Amino acid sequence: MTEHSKVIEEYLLTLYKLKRAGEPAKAVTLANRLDTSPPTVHATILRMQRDGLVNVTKTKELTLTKEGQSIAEDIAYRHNLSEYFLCNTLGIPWYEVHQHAHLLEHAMTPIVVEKLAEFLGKPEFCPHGTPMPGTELPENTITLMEAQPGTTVEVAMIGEVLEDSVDLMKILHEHKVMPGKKHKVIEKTEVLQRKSL
Amino acid sequence: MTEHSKVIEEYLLTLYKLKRAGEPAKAVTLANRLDTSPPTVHATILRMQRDGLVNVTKTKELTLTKEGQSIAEDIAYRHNLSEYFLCNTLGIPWYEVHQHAHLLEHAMTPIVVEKLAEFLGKPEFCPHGTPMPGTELPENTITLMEAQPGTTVEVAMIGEVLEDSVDLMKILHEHKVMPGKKHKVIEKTEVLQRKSL
DNA sequence: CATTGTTGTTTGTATATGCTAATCTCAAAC
DNA sequence: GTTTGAGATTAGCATATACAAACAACAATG
Repeated sequence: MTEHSKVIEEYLLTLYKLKRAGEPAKAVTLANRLDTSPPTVHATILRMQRDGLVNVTKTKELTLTKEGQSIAEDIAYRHNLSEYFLCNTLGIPWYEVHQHAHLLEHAMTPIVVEKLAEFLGKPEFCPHGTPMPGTELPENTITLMEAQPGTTVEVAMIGEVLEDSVDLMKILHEHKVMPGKKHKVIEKTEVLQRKSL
Repeated sequence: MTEHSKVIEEYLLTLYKLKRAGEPAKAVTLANRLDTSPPTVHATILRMQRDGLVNVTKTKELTLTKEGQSIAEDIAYRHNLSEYFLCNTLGIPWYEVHQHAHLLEHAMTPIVVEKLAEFLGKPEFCPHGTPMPGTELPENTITLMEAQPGTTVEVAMIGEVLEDSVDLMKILHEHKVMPGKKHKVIEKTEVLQRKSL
């Protein structure tokens, strides 16, 4: 388990989240998510291949190696733990913690992770409801798209894709759309999918 | 107050600590402390001059500019605050916190700093007794070298230069040489000064 | 099938950070 | 004053990370 740069850790975490969300893990997706140019992503992926962190299939799908997966889970854990701490201990609003955790996640030694987890009581979900690596969402969890109008649902988790937009998160917060809250689905409307997101 | 890299932040913090300890702030000293080669230090200092962070006198002394000083104090504060948190909240031994804080100090947003300081009750000293920037040691504080054999002294602070050596710190801990403890000075012996430290 | 558009890749460039080896400068010591 | 040695600097190089512009490969669409 060699040391990896912040940049590499970001790539690993992004790939991990994409995989989790069932989205295609291609170079373009990374470029959009990480807000970098395709050539940069290309070069970085080459280094990651060289270092045994990812594999590239014939269809250009990116898959994490055992090692890559393991490191990614570690980072995800540090990220979620940080968010939990920032929210529950320091009292930073849940819709703002992501950006702060984004920095902390790369700066925690194993001992700090261990002690912090202990201190927090080994939480299993971050403030957005994302389960820690190793934990799963309840069996009967569905996406909002799958919910039938007229039914009442409990919010389990705010998709990680939304976390980057503090504005959007704040709107959700104002409407009490947050983990644990119940809402009735009124109707479904067609919404234009934002490009490459 | 532009964003600065981890490397630059390290240089600033080191210069700040050297100044505080009354040691000469030259390029060689930085090279030793940061364990990098003189040419690298040279190049980095050029960039820091370019960015208005340090000045170089005719005698090659390095001095922090207003801006450099301000940023350095900020980093020192983040460092000490981290140490305090790691020690008092997470229960990591005081002689080990330095290395962990070393990473955290570069990954804290202003909001996190503010909220953490609040949570900790705005501490004024880190676990090694180092005062936060803006705070001073008590008036009657002396260095151990100045202490007269036969007198009893209270440890106020473990010099920052020693923090890098966990082994040494552990020995001090085992002999209860830590902030707040009182000891009687038995005798003074000549000790060889380690080179460039 | 030809066109178009998405994606991947190459080329060329830039900056920050690091190194070794060689050299320069200057003060201290002989 | 000449030598020596510490420290600063230059030259030359390497790697990681970034970019724009050009081009290639391939799928989608007309």
